[in-house]
Amino acid sequence: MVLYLENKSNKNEKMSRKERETQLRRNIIIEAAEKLFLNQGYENTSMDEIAHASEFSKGTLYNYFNSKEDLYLAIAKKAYEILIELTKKFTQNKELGMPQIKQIGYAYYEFTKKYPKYATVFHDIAMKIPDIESKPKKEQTQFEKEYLSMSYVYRDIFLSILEKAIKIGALRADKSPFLIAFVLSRLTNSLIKDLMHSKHIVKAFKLEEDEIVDFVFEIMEDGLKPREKANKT
Amino acid sequence: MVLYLENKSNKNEKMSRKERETQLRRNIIIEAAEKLFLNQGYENTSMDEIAHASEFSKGTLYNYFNSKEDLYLAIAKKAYEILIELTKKFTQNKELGMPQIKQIGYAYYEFTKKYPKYATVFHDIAMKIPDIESKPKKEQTQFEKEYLSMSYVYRDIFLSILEKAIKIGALRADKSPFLIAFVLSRLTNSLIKDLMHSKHIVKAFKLEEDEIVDFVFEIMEDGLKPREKANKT
DNA sequence: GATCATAAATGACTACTAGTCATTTATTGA
DNA sequence: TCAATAAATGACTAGTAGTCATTTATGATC
Repeated sequence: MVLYLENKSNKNEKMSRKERETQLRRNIIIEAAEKLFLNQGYENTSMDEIAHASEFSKGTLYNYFNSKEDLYLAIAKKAYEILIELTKKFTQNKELGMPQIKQIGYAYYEFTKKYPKYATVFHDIAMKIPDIESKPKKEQTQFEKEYLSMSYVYRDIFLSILEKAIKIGALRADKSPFLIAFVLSRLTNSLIKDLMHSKHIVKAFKLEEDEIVDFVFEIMEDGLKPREKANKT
Repeated sequence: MVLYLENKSNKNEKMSRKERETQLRRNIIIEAAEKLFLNQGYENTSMDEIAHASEFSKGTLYNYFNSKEDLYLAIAKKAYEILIELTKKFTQNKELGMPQIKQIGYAYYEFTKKYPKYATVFHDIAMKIPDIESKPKKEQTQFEKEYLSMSYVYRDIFLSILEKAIKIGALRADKSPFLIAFVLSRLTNSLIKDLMHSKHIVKAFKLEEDEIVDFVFEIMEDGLKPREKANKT
């Protein structure tokens, strides 16, 4: 079984009929699971339900996925695909530097507004499975690897935009792009997650979501402007 | 039982022996639970384990707490007490305005470094039980109420510092203190949570935790400076 | 088309969980 | 000493993720 999987990922270009069928059945399961996970949440969806919805037995699910988490990661990967697509669309052909950087944030915001259920999956994963990355590669399941690789794609888009901005002098150069990327992605991500989770607080304080997001972006813009020489601690 | 509880919270000043004994047994359970929760995490601790550790039967636990969540909130309340204590210590006698505001953040950072296990409880709660507040008050359990009331104490400390800063002109007045408090508390909280969860990423990029925290605080300071007239969008 | 080897599907099963409730045990006051 | 009330109990329910010996389907070979 393990050997079989390894084979598959090697000769990706041309799958045998058997491999295509396997892929097909996997997708049937993913689609059934997706419907349930997105509508009921991870915790409130049981593998038995997914088995029933996909018209396979539970045992079969475990022939195609290592665990419930693994199956959830397959859906999380889809979420990443959507986010990456949106981010590309939002940032391409935009003026280099701050305008483009802000578009990354707005793309993420759009993502959470347009696909709130996918955004939730996304946040779930970050909480529940925080350290896939620190696992030894040999222990990573197929879907953990695929999920991670999507996260790298997203991170690279981010970094490349920052690097271009530094090159044209539109972004402070006294901090590494890694640091800036880390801080920015964490802040936007967390802020927007909290906005989704704390709608009642937002309401209680008579705040507007857009107002909050714009305010944070404004702060970021100020904080990221190029510095003259040293940083004033 | 319900009546009994309501009585207790009314005449708080002088408890009967019975009430004191109830309180005592409750504390025994809380302490046993705390040890387990902090060391193994919420998910990996079963009520049976807590029953065994506290030398009561499981049924008895449920005489004193409505649910596992409820019991966890009792521990989260302790976490809040520590954080509030630290925040008071860090902010009192500090120069009003930005210095004091930054101390709130540093207090939180200190909290997560000195009491990482309590900080984890804290983050868990925010994720798992995000909407206690939106529950009708009549449905809130005793410990939900107590947890919430601690969160209000913390929030009020935050707001009062911001308001003083605005009064002396050290903080931009074009945004409401509620908005600023919301954004600041969410950002620090999330950032530091992520720092704890993403130690491998931090390492991979050769970043230093302190460096990241200082950078964020620097950005915030810039973004919160008083504005002349309008904000430049 | 019969036979066999391999691959895939199955569901009864294990081990575990939070929470319940009829019953037992302890406490108190008369 | 004896009720009456309060507290403690643990067997029980209903639910979960994951397993694995067994059955069923498939595909190749003769």
